[in-house]
Amino acid sequence: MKYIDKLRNSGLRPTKQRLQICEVLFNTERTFHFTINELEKKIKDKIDSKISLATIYNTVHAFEKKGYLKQIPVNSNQTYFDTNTTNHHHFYNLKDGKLIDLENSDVGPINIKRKIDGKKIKSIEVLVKLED
Amino acid sequence: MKYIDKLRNSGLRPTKQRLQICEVLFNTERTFHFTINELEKKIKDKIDSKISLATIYNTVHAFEKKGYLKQIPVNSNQTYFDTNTTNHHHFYNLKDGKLIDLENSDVGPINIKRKIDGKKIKSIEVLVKLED
DNA sequence: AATCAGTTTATAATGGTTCTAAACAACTGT
DNA sequence: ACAGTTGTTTAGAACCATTATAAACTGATT
Ligand SMILES: [Mn+2]
Ligand SMILES: [Mn+2]
Ligand SMILES: [Zn+2]
Ligand SMILES: [Zn+2]
Repeated sequence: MKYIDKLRNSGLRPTKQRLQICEVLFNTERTFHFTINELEKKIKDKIDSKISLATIYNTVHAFEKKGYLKQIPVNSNQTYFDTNTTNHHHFYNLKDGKLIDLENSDVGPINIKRKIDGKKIKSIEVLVKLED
Repeated sequence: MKYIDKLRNSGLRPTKQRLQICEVLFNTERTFHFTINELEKKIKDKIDSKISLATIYNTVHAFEKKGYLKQIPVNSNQTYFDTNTTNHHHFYNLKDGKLIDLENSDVGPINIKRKIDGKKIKSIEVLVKLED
């Protein structure tokens, strides 16, 4: 019920698959980061029916376009997504490829002094790479 | 001559291909950003002989490992490299996928207050996404 | 219920990157 | 200079995350 309106209001039909993916992504204590492969595993664990990989991709991209997910820029062969769509920064643990949220109070304001003509700043993202 | 010592000192044999790639990458007025595809085109334009794609990949990765190139984390289906290996930040023009260097004086120091046990900070990179 | 538009799915295609293994080129020691 | 050794290049194949395809299906609308 909780996600039916959210989907309808976004112009997305509340299908069984999308509602199940919503449960996995948004019905959680805390936000989290994931790759499509990790999400696929999570979905398999949480539900008994099967959702095709194509649908997982379609849904993640639909949710990203609607602003319910965002991509995190990291150097990897896989795309990282975040269910935390607020402006925030990240630690990136090179050892295991895991992201950790930095609270804004952990970083302090980023002041970009330079401007590019005819361009607006869409986002400012800090990535702090961690090694042992 | 200029790059022969650089390569030898790095434990890399100064082959014809590596020297040619050095010319394209490092014998320039300014540093620049590139994808492998763009580098391949640049090499084709600058030299008449052909260098195989595998060698371009091998060389770029060898140079990256030696610290003569670095990867820039962006959300893209291609890996972005930078011949500017100093600590600096970037604008990323979403329209055309081009990176622009931000001088450190354009950003001001980034102060990461939080620490992760047993981990060292390897790098801090700011990506400023630009839209129209 | 009939229709329409949107969605799911299995599967194929795409494309950047990496692997393979054979040919080749640079170094070393003599 | 030569032979032996090791590192490098190469064409092509393999890999694999992602996207495209198009037929079956489902939800919304009348
Ligand atoms: Mn990569
Ligand atoms: Mn991608
Ligand atoms: Zn996050
Ligand atoms: Zn740069």
